[in-house]
Amino acid sequence: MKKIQVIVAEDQGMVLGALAALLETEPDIAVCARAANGREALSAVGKLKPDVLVTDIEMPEMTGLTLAGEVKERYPQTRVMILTTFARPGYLRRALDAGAKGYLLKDRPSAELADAVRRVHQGLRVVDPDLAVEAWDSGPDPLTERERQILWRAGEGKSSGEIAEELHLSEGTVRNYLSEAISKLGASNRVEAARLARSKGWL
Amino acid sequence: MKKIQVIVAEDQGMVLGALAALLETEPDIAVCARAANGREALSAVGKLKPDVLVTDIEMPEMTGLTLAGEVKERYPQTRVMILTTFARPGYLRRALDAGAKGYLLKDRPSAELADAVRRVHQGLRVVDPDLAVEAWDSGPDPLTERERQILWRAGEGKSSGEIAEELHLSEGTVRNYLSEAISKLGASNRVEAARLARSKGWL
DNA sequence: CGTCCCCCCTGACATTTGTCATCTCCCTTT
DNA sequence: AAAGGGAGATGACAAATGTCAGGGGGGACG
Repeated sequence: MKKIQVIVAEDQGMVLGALAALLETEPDIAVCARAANGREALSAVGKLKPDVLVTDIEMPEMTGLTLAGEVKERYPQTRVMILTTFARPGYLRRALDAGAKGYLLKDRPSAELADAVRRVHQGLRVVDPDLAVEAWDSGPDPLTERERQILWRAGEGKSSGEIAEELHLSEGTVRNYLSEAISKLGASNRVEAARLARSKGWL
Repeated sequence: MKKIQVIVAEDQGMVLGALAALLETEPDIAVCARAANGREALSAVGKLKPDVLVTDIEMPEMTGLTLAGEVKERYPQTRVMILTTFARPGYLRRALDAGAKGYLLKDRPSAELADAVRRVHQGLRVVDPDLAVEAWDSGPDPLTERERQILWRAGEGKSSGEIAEELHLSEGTVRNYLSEAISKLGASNRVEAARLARSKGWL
């Protein structure tokens, strides 16, 4: 009997080790490699051609979302399952667009992990149902690329002037984009707008 | 030979289960209970009187820091070890003040966990060295209680007027406190001030 | 071809934010 | 009793922010 070969990617060492230990307790699953970031994960997938890649989203070097896209493109025999803290509609959408087969939240009971891996391995989709609903009715990302860039920086505490300089725009233009973003998101100032966009996974 | 009895508290189900699995692989450690929040953890500690409590900080119901204080007070035979994502000087200081014996980051390799548990069990202190240094030279929390309340709300995107109403203050007073906080933190506006304070663990 | 959308700009305006000096009240400490 | 010190307030001013109306110049698409 052949075990399901799994690679786990996760930047927090403690959590990486713990998840691996958890999966190793399953008789039909084997963790054939661990990766601390997206780049490592991609090269490990290239070398070992595992059945399933379980990956976090927010990681240094390469995001789990980018990673999912690369793996889908270059090693389509490996199915990707996202495992993340963030219940953000925008993340889910991007994950599925990038070819991920599963999207599981770290909130869920740990008993679900092995099962999700098995399902994804069988070619089924595994998507958190609550999040899927939320993703459905919160609609698509309303922000343009420029608005995203600017709102991101505003959320970091930068002034309109600083943002303008950084992006080689006039300050008035920056204020216009911010105003537009604020109204699109139904916020009442840049801070609230940035928080809202972040919570949706649009930033 | 008696195993070290450990309770793990962590609000992300997946991580909770994984950490428990990781600890269970050690021959001299037994996980006698799991808790999904601070309240659960406290009552479990009361019932089982474990040797060590490993707990996250940011949890619903009761913070790991509050929990540490309660356990220290009511069940001093149980040693508390904080296990968290956040390398924030203010968190470390509060944890130690609350009587925690260890402060470990989820960034660290998973191999360190069991060892840290053993050391804490022996009565030794385990503190992340880099963080300890940072905590040392970033000094103590410079904010007053009012400043903290106001800065927190400002960071959520509330306007001075809204904050004033919420706290039954005049708007001018709110602006004064914000101005004071901004200057104490060396920031150039409320957003940057809030981010800075958060990153230090003062919010 | 026209239309739409995105990008970028200007100028004007109202509002909010950040800063300072100054004042009252109340509570400690000496 | 006097001297501080914290919490809260006021008023005034400069600077940053948010909003509107308008105007260019593309690229995409029917």
